[in-house]
Amino acid sequence: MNNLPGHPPGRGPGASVKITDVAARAGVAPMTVSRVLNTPDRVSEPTAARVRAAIEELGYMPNLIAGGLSSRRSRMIAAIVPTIASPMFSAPVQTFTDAMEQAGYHVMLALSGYGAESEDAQIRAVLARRPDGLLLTGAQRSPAIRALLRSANLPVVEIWDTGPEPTDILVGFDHAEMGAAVADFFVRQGHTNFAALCARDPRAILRRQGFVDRVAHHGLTLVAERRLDAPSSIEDGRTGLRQIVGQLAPRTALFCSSDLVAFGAMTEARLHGVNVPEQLAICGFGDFEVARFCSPAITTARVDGGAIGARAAEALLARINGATAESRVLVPFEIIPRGTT
Amino acid sequence: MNNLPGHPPGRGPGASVKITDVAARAGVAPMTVSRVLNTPDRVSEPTAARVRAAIEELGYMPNLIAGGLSSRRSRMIAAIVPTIASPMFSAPVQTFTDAMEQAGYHVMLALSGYGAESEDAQIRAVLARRPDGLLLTGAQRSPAIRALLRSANLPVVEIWDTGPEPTDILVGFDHAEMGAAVADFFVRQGHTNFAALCARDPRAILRRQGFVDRVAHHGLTLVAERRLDAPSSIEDGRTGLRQIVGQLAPRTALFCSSDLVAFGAMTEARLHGVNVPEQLAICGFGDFEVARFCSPAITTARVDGGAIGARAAEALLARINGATAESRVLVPFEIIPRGTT
DNA sequence: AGGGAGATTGATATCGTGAACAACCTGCCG
DNA sequence: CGGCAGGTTGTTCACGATATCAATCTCCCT
Repeated sequence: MNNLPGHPPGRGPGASVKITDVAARAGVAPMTVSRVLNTPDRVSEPTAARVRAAIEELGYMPNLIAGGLSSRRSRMIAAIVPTIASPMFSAPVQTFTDAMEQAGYHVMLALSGYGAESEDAQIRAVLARRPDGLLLTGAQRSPAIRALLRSANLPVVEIWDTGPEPTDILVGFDHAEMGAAVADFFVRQGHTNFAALCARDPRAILRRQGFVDRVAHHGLTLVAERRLDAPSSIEDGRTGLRQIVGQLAPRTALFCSSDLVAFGAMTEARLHGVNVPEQLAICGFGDFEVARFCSPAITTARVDGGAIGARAAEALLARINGATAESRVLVPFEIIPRGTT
Repeated sequence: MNNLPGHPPGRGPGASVKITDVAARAGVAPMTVSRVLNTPDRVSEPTAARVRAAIEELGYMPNLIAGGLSSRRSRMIAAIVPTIASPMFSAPVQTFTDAMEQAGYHVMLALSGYGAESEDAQIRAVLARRPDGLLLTGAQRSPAIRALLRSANLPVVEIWDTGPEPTDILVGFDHAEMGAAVADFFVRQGHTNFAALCARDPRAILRRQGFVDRVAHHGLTLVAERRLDAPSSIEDGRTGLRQIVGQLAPRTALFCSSDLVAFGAMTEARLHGVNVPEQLAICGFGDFEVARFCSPAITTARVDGGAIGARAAEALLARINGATAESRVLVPFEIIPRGTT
């Protein structure tokens, strides 16, 4: 009586058909409409059909804000990553979002850049929306933030890293170990001169450290090195190589913190008349498309970023649904020898 | 009295300090706490200080779900793009999200893949969260969805495309025009033989059509062409070129629907002994990093994806704030001649 | 001193839904 | 035929905040 279908009572005209309107139209209680939408098994078929018809006729669209307030479940997950301009993060975010949507959750995306205090602020901000779960990048958090996360009492999954004390769930791998594996790989190929182009990204720094330590462990040293800004790009790889090309030994093995850097380094090396792989062997990280399909294809330390997102979604959903999910998922990495070594 | 700071009444223990708790602690009404947070100008400084202290002491975190229900403003924007695995969309999403966060909004990300019905479903799903605005990709919508969007009564910005009847705001450019510009560019360089590698993406198809039409308008024709799946990749460019390499004229100009395709085509062409640009001139689209920094750098039709996201955010915020924002923002494109032409 | 404008604070009424419990109805069993 | 179990539907209230209007209080001017 109060609200004709097209003349809602709210401020602007529009989709303000509410559950009570549907209920009135179908001749049932609002709660019954809610049940048709959320727990259809608990409604008799004839009633459900009438309700569905009313929903259709009125163009009713449930208000998940109200539902979330009432049920204290937002059906929303917040994801905080430094950037999605790099495949390193766009890949897991893509698969994670896909998987969560499949399960009826939406993903709120927040970008933290590469500053810790910015991430802290983002965490506080998204918690105000009461997400049902949280995806974070990396495993290094301040005690204050850890306490905040614990008191928020929601499942948290941290990706791309590993560490002694995860906040909750962890999906990643040991970066230092991977760096060491690359060093071993080079040594096995008979290399004795090493160089590195490494971004100032917390995890890239761990990989580099693992690489450098293992090189030292073999009694060998770096002949050249350069740090790059994060997130690092093809251009950084090119300028980085340009700066160290004079210091390279006749046969040097170059460790790069990402495939983009590796691709840039390879491109620049050739322009300087340095043959790849004869004079300069290169290993990247990430198995990005460009590394796989350029020529020669770039040897890389591969971790499936998409798989990380998928496993993170699995673990988070399991935890949300009360299952006792694994709290530490180690994803495998492997070195894929290709044309640059 | 009821709720000691650490012992909230809700289900799980945790951040269930609410605005009434803060109010009690500060000796004010809940409404005053709300004002301290939302309209601090309307509270006297001594009172505000007491409230801020109470917030600090109790670790109060506002519940934006409840606030959103009450104020009918979610402070949230939904963004629906086909994928973020391609820089074509990750770039605008990145800048858009950054800009919206700056303005106090969060961005809910939904991935629609390349199916229209999937996008329709996503639109319905996100509208249930009552976003304050919507970012969509492309300008082709069914009448039903357009009606739904209009009835939802929120600002909508469509990016990456242009058309006669935008739903609301539009930030993009004319793809057919761009395709034609590439044809003109090639013709000006004296080319008479053309080829195309084009993804089955709605906008790539428009660009191709513009290219083909303009080629025909010059009285010339394509000697070879291949369609690729969307989203297309470097690999698609390589396999695509492999399939047409036998049909190429001694001097052919190749139109590619993206820089990734162009890079793949260039890589594959060289492996087949086809010189770039002498025997095969190539023009890509998007000005991706790989095109800029590979060697030779790839001639491309450039549109600043990041700028699209930024302009979209501007326009949406203006509309939200009641300003009479422009409803059609045309972003410029330009052909950047580099080493492949 | 009276009074009105403007600043500050409070009380009340929703916002639209789902949880919890109550009521009813049906059918079957003893 | 009474009563109980199980399925179905309804009633009531709380979720946590903000919009709105009312009530003070202050200050200043005539």
